[in-house]
Amino acid sequence: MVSSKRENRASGRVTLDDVALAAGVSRMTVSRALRGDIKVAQELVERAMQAAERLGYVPDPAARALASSKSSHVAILIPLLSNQLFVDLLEGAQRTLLPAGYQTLMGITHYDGAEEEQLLKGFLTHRPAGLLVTGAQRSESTRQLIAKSGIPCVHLMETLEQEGLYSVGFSQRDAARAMTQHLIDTGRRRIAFAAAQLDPRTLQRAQGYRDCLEMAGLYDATLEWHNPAPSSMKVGNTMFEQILSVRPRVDAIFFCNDDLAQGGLLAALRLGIKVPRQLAIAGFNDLPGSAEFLPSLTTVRTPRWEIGVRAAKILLQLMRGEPVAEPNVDLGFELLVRQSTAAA
Amino acid sequence: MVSSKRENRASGRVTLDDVALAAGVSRMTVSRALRGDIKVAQELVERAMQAAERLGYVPDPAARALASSKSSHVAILIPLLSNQLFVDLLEGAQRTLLPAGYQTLMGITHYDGAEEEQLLKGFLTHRPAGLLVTGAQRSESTRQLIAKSGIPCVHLMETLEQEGLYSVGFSQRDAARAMTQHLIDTGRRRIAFAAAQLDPRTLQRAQGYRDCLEMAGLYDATLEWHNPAPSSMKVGNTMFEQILSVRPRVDAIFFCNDDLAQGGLLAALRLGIKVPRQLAIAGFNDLPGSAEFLPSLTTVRTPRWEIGVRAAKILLQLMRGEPVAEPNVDLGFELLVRQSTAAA
DNA sequence: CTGAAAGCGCTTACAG
DNA sequence: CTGAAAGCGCTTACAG
Repeated sequence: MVSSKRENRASGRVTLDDVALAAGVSRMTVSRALRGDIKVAQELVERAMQAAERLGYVPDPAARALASSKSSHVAILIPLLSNQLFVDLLEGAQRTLLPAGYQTLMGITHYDGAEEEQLLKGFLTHRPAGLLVTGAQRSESTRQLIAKSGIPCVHLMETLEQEGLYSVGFSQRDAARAMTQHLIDTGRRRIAFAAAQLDPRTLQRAQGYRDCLEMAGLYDATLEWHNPAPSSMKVGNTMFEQILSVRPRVDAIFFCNDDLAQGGLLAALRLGIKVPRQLAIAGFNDLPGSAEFLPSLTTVRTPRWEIGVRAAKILLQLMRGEPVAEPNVDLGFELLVRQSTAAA
Repeated sequence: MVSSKRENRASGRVTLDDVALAAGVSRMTVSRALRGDIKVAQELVERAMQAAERLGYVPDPAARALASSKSSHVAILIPLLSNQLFVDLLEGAQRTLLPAGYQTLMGITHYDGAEEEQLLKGFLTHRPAGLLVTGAQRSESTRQLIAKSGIPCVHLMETLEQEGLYSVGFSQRDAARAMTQHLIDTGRRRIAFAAAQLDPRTLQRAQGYRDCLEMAGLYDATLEWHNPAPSSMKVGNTMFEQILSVRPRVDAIFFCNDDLAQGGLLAALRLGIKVPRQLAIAGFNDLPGSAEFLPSLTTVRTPRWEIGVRAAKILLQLMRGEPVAEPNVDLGFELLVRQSTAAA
């Protein structure tokens, strides 16, 4: 018999004991029934669920976390929220995790390894059930922190090969290669690469650009422009002007992100440089506005929303201890050819 | 004497008992000392803190939440993350709350009252210590949910008058009025208003636009365009073309958000309409890119980052039970006059 | 000011 | 398959 105490510290909440009393079974049976534990008689499961429903029982996450050493939180670490890319990633993940009963704890690293580690440490005290992190590059100590925690972790945005790691992304390098090839195919020869932020994925794109031009015998290291500032229309605007002033005969600029490219298009407009006639401009990520720009911007559509969803699904399997069929998922990309790279 | 048990269920974590043992005091004294409770002898506070530091003690949020009926979470409800506005709001709040030991739980409502209520209910099961919500407009049941929870709550983005409510924002209406007046002052007479999303704050801006034009005897209801679609460059592009085709003699368009206005500028470019000569264009919020546009976009700088910070500070006071000097804070706005509205 | 006891609402680990 | 006991790591409420 379960006593229904209502003493001074009771929170007024409907508890497992209340449900057990109403269902005429033990607290443990209700606990197991509600979590879908297999070893409960069908009849008792129904009685428990009905009683829970009737009383409006909602499990207490804190009590559950304390008892099981595992919270209903999933921590997600992303560099920024000012790039729509990561907003989509987050939305996709959240939309998948929330219905499964997991709350998202979001940490913004600002592309800073130390900040990432700090955030991670804070999250770990909450004993999250799962971890979602951006990319694979991080300090050894951060890597250890993740590994030693034993908490399931899925890497976002890149495709990894390493045994025992999980990832969902696409090949940044291949995508950049495809774009560069497109520029060559449409007759461009002096193709510049303009990168900002210089995070690992940007550098992978730079590598793809290089690969492709070297293969074609067109690579010229002086056409590669790297700016450590955060990516923005403003920086793209500046870089365009800079590149053109130093290398006026460039006939294409491949910006590593659409906001840079949009800034570049505005600079071209301002300087009276005809795009695509005199110069082709390409971007990356297909951000809002790129289809409406003048000229419309050729870019690479990246499946970041889908990455968030798929990574969350894999994480759900890991958190439930289910086997994961495909630990490293490549979701590909799509070249979107628009006006800004039409053949000259 | 406290026993230091290490049985089968121990999590391996350093607990309050470990610290108490090391410091030679009771668990309660350590608990009080670490939380900065006043009624502890200075010497014991120091011993407790040193022991905690030495052992690397980190409080368990779940245990704390369970015992105190109050978690270390702050729930923040915002409409979208695809508008930089809300990203800034969130960043400001998070940057203030995190160092104070609070984790943010973010919910995206998509401007949907039912979704907001659903999210709120989910958050409430976590017994958050505080609540941050966007605007004041919501269903009676949602309002009740907040009130009955007894959890401190601060409203973002608007200035409220109501007794007992807390808010940080600015007058959307005054800001729109100021922009409209600027357009009148620079010689415009047939001033259109183009709104999307139609959320409460957008409608407040519409009201400010109306006020100002009526006062000037220039109001023409057929120049007010409302589109329920989410705000985007694409929608702005379309609305511009629409307005111009129906009312070709319009001499200014005030878009309720910068992304719309940027889309409008691109449409003008495409249609060969000279801005600001033939038509002035104004936006709202000073989003990334507006200063770089061609022509650069006249807009209203809104202090959303500061709103996030200030609201979080007020919430911290409320959560600590401290008095709040100014429950309703108006952080103002700034008219940014740029090229797109230069006198014709 | 300090501490022993009890309790927060669950789950683990064990018996049956 | 079911349940009584113990415990997760804290804080509340009460004594002293």
